[in-house]
Amino acid sequence: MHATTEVLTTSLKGAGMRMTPQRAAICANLAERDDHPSAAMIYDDLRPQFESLSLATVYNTLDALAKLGVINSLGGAGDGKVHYDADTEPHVNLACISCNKIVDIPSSHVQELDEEITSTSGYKLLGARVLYYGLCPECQEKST
Amino acid sequence: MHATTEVLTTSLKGAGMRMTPQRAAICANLAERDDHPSAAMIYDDLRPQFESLSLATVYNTLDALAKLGVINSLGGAGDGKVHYDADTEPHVNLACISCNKIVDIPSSHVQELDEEITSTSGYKLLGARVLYYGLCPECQEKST
DNA sequence: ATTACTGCAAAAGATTTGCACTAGG
DNA sequence: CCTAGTGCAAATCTTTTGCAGTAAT
Repeated sequence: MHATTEVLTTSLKGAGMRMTPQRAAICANLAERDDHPSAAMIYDDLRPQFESLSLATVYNTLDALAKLGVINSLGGAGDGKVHYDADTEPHVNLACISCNKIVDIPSSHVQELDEEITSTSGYKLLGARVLYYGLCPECQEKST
Repeated sequence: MHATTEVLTTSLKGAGMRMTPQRAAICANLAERDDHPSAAMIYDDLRPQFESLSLATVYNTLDALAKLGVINSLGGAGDGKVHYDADTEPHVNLACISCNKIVDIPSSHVQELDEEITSTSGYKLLGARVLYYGLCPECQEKST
């Protein structure tokens, strides 16, 4: 399930952070899109309507949200940029290393995995990153 | 299971790449260490015995091996650097965002997950990255 | 009022690239 | 021989940082 704007903003406030228009906009953007944006993608998306938004602020906010565990960092997906996922429900991300598209795949196994790690690791879990990479069907054809 | 030097070098040759002393050394290093090195870590490790080794060559080789699927790229683990794992057996990597240590955890669920994705995705899989992040027990105490 | 947050620009790193030279096959 | 691979240094690009002004609470 996708985090809502409310969940995101509430989390930030709960952590003692101030709710600025910039942060609200970033949270809203994260909540409404269903892809796996990088900091720059969010910035580009918001900049037109948001006169002076700083990329630094986007990084700052994404970082905070990820540390709170309400969004996940997927790490670089072959393109060098760090991508984020506002869907923290256990699921698999499948990335194509050729076209760099990332798709979601629901799987009961991830659910089980999640529970296993949570209960046996002794770690205080903040996020998960289950990402498979390879060539998507389209790119396989192209390279034939 | 950990890839052996032979598996790594053979893969490179199989891909039509030449076997240079540099590449052989990198493969051997990957095979013998059981942590999750970044390019720089391998470079630092090899440099002393290997007079003039270029970091660019390390990147080049790691890239090739990852593309061949004989090692996995774990992506950045909170420290900005891309880490690699020569163990391509399905398992979970658990990273501490405070001390940046990465530990391996075997899990039957990952095995199942692997099979599921392989058989249903339509993707040609090259690697997997199952990484959980959080605070390890030690770091939890420290922050108390 | 306080003091965190922002934008900007500069800094810091990691990774990539261009090029002339070297060496594997 | 021939061409891929190498080292080096410069270039690129993402992410971080320092600072002074601005605004949330």
